[in-house]
Amino acid sequence: MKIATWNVNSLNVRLPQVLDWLTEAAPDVLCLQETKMEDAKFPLDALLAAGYQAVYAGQKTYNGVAILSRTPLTEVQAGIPGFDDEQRRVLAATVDGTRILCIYVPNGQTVDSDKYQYKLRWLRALHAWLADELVRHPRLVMVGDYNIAPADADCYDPAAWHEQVLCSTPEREAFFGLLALGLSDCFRRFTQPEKSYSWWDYRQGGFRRNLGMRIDHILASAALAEGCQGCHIDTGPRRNERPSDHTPVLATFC
DNA sequence: ATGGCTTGAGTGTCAAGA
Repeated sequence: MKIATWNVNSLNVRLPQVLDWLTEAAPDVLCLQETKMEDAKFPLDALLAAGYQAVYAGQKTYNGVAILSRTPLTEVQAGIPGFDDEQRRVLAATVDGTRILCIYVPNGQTVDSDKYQYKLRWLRALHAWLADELVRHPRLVMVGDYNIAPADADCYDPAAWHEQVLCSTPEREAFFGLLALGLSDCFRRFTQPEKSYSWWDYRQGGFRRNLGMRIDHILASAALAEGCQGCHIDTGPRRNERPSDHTPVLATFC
């Protein structure tokens, strides 16, 4: 089973690229973030024609998540149960006995902002829910845009970003707290090229100069991670015309 | 230099992303 995640920064703009990439990469499951569209506008027909079923939880302008799958999606859950949030950032479904959690973690803006406090609060709620999900679903993968660079190796300039948003200690502790529940960062299970990133700023030639961050992740439970056969970042879509600022990450499980 | 791109909203210009 090949599982991928991609923050598309507007599915309206990126739909042709998503369809191209589905053909090229042929994932069994693709989780999307920042669809930025209401559910009524979700391009279900185009995806069905491409051979993918879909569930989605969107809103106008901001956020929005979706899970595409070749096989049926069951036990669909939008949002973190008990965590009241108008922002559409979480969607879960079960595919072929594997629990899929698609998440779009708040950006946090700056460490002294209210949005950063929301991010930490949100991550605490995610942690509690994940612990619960793992009890029910030993085979679980949680993928998406975490907006956290777990280690200095995941940031192009650790000195400049020291204790800044995406790299701050509380955010990293929250990330490792998720791992401590029994998840594994699939990307780091394998030897990877140095300076591997999944996001680059649109400005200042960020991608051309490889000034990026690895903030999109595939975390798998032990039962699933044991059978992880590979995990890589596909930088191809970042070279497209009108690219998303993020590029897909994918992992293969036996 | 709070600049630099991109998107969506909405039609002038701003919020938000990371």
